[in-house]
Amino acid sequence: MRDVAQRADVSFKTVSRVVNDEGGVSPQLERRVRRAVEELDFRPNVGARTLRRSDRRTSSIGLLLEDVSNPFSAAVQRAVEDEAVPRGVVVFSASLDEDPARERALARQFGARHADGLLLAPAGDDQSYLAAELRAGTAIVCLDREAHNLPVDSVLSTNAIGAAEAVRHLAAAGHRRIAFLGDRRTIPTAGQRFAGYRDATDVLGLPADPSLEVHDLRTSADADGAVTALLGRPDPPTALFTAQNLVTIGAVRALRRLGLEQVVALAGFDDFLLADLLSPAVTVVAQDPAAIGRIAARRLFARIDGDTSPPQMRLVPTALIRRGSGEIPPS
Amino acid sequence: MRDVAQRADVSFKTVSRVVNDEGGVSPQLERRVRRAVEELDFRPNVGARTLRRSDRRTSSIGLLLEDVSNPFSAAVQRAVEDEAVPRGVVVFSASLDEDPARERALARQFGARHADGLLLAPAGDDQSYLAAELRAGTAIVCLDREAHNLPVDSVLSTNAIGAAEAVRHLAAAGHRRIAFLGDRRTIPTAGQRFAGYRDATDVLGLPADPSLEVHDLRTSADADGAVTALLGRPDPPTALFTAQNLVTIGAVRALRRLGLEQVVALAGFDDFLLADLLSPAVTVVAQDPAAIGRIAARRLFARIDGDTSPPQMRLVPTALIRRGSGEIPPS
DNA sequence: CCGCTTCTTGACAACGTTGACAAGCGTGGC
DNA sequence: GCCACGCTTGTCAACGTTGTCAAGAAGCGG
Repeated sequence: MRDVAQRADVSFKTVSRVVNDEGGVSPQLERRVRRAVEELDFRPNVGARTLRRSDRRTSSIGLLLEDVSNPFSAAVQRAVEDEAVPRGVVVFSASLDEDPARERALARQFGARHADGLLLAPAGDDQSYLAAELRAGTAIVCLDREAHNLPVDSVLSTNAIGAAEAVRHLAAAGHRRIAFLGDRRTIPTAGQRFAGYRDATDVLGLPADPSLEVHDLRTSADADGAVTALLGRPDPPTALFTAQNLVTIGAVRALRRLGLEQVVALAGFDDFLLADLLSPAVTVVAQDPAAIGRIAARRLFARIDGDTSPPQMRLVPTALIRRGSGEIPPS
Repeated sequence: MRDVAQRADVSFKTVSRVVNDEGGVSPQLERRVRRAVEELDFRPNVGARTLRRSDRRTSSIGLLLEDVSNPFSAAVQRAVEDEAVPRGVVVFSASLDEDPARERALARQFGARHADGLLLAPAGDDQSYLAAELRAGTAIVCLDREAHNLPVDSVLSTNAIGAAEAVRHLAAAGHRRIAFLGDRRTIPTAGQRFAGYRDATDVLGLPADPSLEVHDLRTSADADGAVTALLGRPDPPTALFTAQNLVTIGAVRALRRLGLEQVVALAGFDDFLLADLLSPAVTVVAQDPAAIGRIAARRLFARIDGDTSPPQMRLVPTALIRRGSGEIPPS
């Protein structure tokens, strides 16, 4: 900035005024300064600016997701970016891989960088450690999963409602032995989807059978194995409710290998690319990750801009998409 | 930091020494300082640190991809993150959507934030505007696409070789009328894949027929339409080479709708999830986005750490995966 | 021509931190 | 008993920028 000032033969404060469009600079000087800025291709130092400015904004936010390479997280990230870029805000993103220690480490990193806000899909079951960030003025909004022990906004899918809808849909086709296949119950979304399944089977008066409930499926291979085992039993289920993406895909693989894809009904939670091109096409309860990202980002920017209303929980509805696999009647 | 110093009853320089593990502090004082840091939960201000430090590192890099929500970019991003996080480096990421103006704007943003390095999948056809950043000491590595008019490393798939391999594979099954379907030729990867197609057809002595070459397909709906049109002709191709993900998916949809999925051969460039579960399963030339991201990130960190060797071009091999759709003989 | 306001411009401090350097103190050799 | 040395600790300036305030110039009414 000093160099620019010298070249334009003004004080460096005047350069500051020009680059920040503060006004109160004569057109003549402004031209000189702008030319010098061009010639030296000067870029203001955002770090120094933040340091000095009274509002202390860094125009950056942190985004902590389960895994940026899974389609759900990727869609959320894109929606967040689309809200951030027009505001001149950059996004730090990172993956947590269900690791609470990683969550804390990365949240701390972003805190040290004084991100204006943090969008978080919590991996751990206690976010009280973020209270200090909150006090320090960092806005925080949780998405996909609720925060625990921390008063912040959250934006969630209707996990229990959607799961119950899928189960009711299978039951409406005549099924009474509907298996549940899901991820670790300690993951909030997985727990809620299981609760939805239980609610629906209770309300429908289906016989409770814990042996039809399989948890802790982490990969599609796990799910493949679990489905193979279930269908090898003497009293197999006639329908499957798979509570997560990878689980659904594993189930499709298993059904295909067993030649049962037209016999055993399947409804999955969360949509996936090409689900409509499989045969049978896969019936799912679709989430709306773009809406989740968009709504969460808007809440976050509202908080950053000073909204101090009590924490809200926003629910983003899921939608049942009938494609074939969920409409197969019991044999 | 001043508060911490006061509480621990030391000078703030000593606090600086402790938080930076500089050594030369007595164990007693160090304990006092660490306790004060805990109690006030002090976080060093990374911005101010960068400002003052002699190396001027921000421990951040920028990542500019075509679209973080497409699976290829998402896999690249994840691989980059996995290199960055262990180094304590955070990643700004953003999507370019094939928009050169957006590329420049975001590169400038990241420049103003003094990212130590930039990983770029160029959208425009001229990156000379980055010369200033390069001079200012920002490391730059291009991935997926080469830079134009800028001497930087690049990490690319073997686009032409892979495309030629796919075409030879189709020809080996007996096909002589092989259509090319691709994105805008101005996109370097699309151009290279087309060049590979042309090379292979030339070498194989297949009759050149420009009417079998369709470009400018931006979406899977575009591709669907183009395939429908091609196969409605009196002299339709017996095999399709689709040069990009969405194009392949559009072709699958069209073939399915026309009931020709077991009749017309199909080989696509770039693998996609569930390609193996379609019927027929889709033969592809797979790229290795994780390797591209990993190699590019390592080059970038090498540059940041002072490597000044001449710019390199690294090629990441593609692999033909035979799954069925590419092995259908001509009818 | 004076005093007042308004507009433009610059001087200077401050943001939170680290680098350069110096002061203080204890230790050991002569 | 003195000096040199090393170790610990502190003082101060500087990084690049913006906020505060004051000085100077210009315009205007009386």
